[in-house]
Amino acid sequence: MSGNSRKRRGDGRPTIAQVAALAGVGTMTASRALRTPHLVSDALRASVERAVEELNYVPNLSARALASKSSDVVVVLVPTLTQHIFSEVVKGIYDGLEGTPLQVQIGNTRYDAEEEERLLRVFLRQRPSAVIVSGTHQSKASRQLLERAGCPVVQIMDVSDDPIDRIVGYSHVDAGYAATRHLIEKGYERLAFFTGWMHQRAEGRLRGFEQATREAGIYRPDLIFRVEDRVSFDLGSTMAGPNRRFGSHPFSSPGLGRAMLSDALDLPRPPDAVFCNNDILAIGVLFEAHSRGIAVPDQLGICGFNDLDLMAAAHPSLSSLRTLRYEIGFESVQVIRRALDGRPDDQKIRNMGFEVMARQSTNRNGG
Amino acid sequence: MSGNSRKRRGDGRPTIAQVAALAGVGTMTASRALRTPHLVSDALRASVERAVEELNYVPNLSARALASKSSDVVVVLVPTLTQHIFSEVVKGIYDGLEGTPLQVQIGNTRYDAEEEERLLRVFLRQRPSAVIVSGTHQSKASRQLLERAGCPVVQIMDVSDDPIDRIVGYSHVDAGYAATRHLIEKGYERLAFFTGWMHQRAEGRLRGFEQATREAGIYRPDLIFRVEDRVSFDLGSTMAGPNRRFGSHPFSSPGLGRAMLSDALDLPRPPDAVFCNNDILAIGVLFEAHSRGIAVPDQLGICGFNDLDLMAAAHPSLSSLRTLRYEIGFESVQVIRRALDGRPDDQKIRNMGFEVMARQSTNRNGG
DNA sequence: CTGTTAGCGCTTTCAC
DNA sequence: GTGAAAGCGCTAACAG
Repeated sequence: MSGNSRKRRGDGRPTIAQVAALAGVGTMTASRALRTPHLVSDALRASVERAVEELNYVPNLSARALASKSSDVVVVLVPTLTQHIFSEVVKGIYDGLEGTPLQVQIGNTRYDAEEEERLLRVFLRQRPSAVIVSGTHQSKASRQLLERAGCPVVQIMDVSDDPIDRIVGYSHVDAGYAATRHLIEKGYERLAFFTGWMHQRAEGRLRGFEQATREAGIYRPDLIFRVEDRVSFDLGSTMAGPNRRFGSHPFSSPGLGRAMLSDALDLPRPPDAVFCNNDILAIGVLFEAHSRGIAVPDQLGICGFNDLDLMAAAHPSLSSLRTLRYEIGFESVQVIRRALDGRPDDQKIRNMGFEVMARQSTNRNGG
Repeated sequence: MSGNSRKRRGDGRPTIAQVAALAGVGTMTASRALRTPHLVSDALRASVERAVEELNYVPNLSARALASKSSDVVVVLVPTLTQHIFSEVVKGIYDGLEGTPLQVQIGNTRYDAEEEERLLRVFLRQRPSAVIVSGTHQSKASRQLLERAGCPVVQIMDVSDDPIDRIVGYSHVDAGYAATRHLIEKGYERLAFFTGWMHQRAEGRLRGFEQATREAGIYRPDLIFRVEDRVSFDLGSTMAGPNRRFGSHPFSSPGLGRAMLSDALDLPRPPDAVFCNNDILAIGVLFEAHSRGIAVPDQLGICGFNDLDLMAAAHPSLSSLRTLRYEIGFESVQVIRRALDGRPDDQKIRNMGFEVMARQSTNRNGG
């Protein structure tokens, strides 16, 4: 019986028109009372609020976005969700956005440029207010999509002299170089490099390692261990592509660290120090050393990368290169907010740097 | 000069009407060609696709959602983003959603019921297609919001006989009980319980521990170590509320595990085994034992909770209670998809269970 | 299989 | 400070 025309009907939920009617004001006033309360007289605002309460009114964001052409969505594309590194970045982003109306929307590219492109196409349909992507090696098409996105774009976790828009990150080559220098300065001479799956940024660290060892005249290609070379290591289901399904990544498994050290020690001239491309590998190396009774740092130096909490708490404590993941996430959002507010940015490129955390595991002569 | 009326203008981006015009078809045909290609003749579909290409058309999701009253958004509320446990859950959710048009939107409640309520209010404005919340202890208001959400709701990571809608999780009491039984069966008699910040589910585990130790007649309240009792432990910036800012959580810091073991060993009757409410604490305990030359498992048994990869790779390998985080995320999405497809669900409550992973750290008599 | 029409619920525009 | 009217871009509901 209820106006059963064949015309379309809403979903039955109260609209702002109903709120306005109940409050005895125009819809426009109701809308303003909700979005810009200070532009509305106290009395009207109060009655609108009462009506909202009574009807249990929930504004419809789609309608708002359509009418206002602004979505308040910040799209964030990360290569993995299960690595601590990126969850810290994401946390920095959320924290940086606190108090703004901006909503985060996360996509997982799985270290795959094509997937990134696909996700971009999907996410850009929302007409986001900003986009954050990881790394600087987007595909040509992705780059073009981002350039046309019509919103601020921030590339994070790396630096480049050719940003799409803005960049917040650090130099992986420099970081790899610094960590390696640290080992060299501590007196180690047979440096190994352990790495899992090599993505663009991991490659950068290796380049830094190679540069430092070459300069010191101690470069040993036979001491570079990549997961790809280790057919013997059972990655199990984790091998179904990077970052799929259960378990950890092929590039950050503690078991891989153990296996690699085991391999390295079989060499005629085994390493006296290992630079692990991530901390989890380093923990694995430490456990393997423990199990073999190898003294760390005297017989073997260990340095990780990223400096998870675990490193400082290990026994012996593990040296690492601290990267500023949370801060990068947080800062990238500040960059976006500035851009959205129309405040000019002095610099398009923010190099957040890093820090060598020297601990017991590389302190050969100390205690 | 360009039609500069004072009427509203779009944002300049091509609309489906322009695509249709260029393709020489009606807008409806263009719309169908994009959403349901099989319902459109090949020729028209091709010309629409060409027009899309040429204009660089990107559909506007707000308009679509408004017109179709369906947002394709799945809202996911988790208590923390930086704990491995939850990033694995989230990964399961993303993987389970693969191939559907559904988009994930994550909110971080910070283990705070009020924040959860606030986030719900905001997220529900999107008229989500489904909502996933963590735990079963929502506030009254949150519960009401969810009941009125008009979409499937899944509570995850716990079970309850009074679900809002559906539940996918496991019993924390049972899990705590099982882990404790394992220690008892291995012959340990002075069982300690180490825990960081206690949230609802962590409490459940403690109840299981208490029940098992009571039944065995070995309950020792002095061996229950909570982070709250340890004023001495410097949580630093992590104490600014759970899950804020830099660093790890007060409930999952390896340093905390070390400090707690240190405390416990000062007791006149120190524990001979420790059940850690999370794996990171357990790793810390292991390192502290190492540094003191305490033999694990002979002098000290260690059991963690969740079974991160690290546990199996440690030396000695660490026992833990394996929980199915990824699977819970994945399954919760299957539940949602079923509900959205109108397929009836045989059971509202899915108990995913857990598994005791017995390893060296609790194998007192073995090797 | 294709097209026309009438909204979806909100906000911009502009006049009061 | 307030409100009426006119869309925003798309799709449900028809009819052909």
